[in-house]
Amino acid sequence: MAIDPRSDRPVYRQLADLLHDEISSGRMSPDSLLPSEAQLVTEYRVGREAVRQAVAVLRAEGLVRTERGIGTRVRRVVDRAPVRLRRGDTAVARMPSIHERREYDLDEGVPVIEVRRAAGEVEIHAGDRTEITS
Amino acid sequence: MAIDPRSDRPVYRQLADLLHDEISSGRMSPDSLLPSEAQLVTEYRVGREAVRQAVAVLRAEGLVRTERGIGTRVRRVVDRAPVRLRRGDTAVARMPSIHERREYDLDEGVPVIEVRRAAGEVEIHAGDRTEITS
DNA sequence: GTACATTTGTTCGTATGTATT
DNA sequence: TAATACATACGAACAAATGTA
Repeated sequence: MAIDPRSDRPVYRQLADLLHDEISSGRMSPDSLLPSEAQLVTEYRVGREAVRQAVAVLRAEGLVRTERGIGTRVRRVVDRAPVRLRRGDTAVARMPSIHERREYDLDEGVPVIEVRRAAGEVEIHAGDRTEITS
Repeated sequence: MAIDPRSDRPVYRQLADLLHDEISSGRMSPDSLLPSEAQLVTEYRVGREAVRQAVAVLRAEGLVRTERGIGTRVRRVVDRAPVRLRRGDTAVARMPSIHERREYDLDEGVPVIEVRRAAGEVEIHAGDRTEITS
């Protein structure tokens, strides 16, 4: 079951799937720490590179958040503030640049919603804390 | 001006900024190929690891798209189909899982828009080809 | 159709730096 | 201070996909 290095599926993807399942199944709860890189290396008998790539996949999916010196935690789901679209307004979703990520304090794997008001103004909203309504 | 390995800014971020600028300034046009990893390595005197991380940053931002055996191209901006939100509908933006990425044929760095209709149905729309309207 | 060159992907090894506990 | 944990960076080797001669 665990991980088959001879599979055609890359090791890091197999590991990402396993961890993804641990999280989405609820066996790992929000805010809880994933095993450390070193632990994953020994537990699954894979290289550190594979571990880091697997965790990077989860980060890009917005599933976890990594803090240096601490570890990787399951991201908590927060309440979403409604943003109302009026007639003539439009909204698109896109990924922020690294600089926008810092500016708006966004985790990796979190998109932004760009609202263009009919009047012309543009608003940026954090994708994980926003819900568009009509 | 190029890249300073002794800077406190990581090499791969400096390189990502340079490439980001090449693209957003228009000096690199859509569909055009970035220099190959090997070329970037020799051109900027950095390791392949730094080059790959820099390109990974651009991919995560949805700025470029990498094809194995070919190279990395600047992503083209495509037309967006409008999706109308009616009263009682809500929409959120999030990153897709790897499996959804395949299912909906999404590039890396492209979010999905999840529309929940008042009636209860859920629709998934590609973030780079969709525009929400009221 | 084959063979080869090019390009990105995967994996391992090694070393050093930085943040937190 | 020391231990733990993640980040950055270089090098190396081989695999896999693509395009071309």
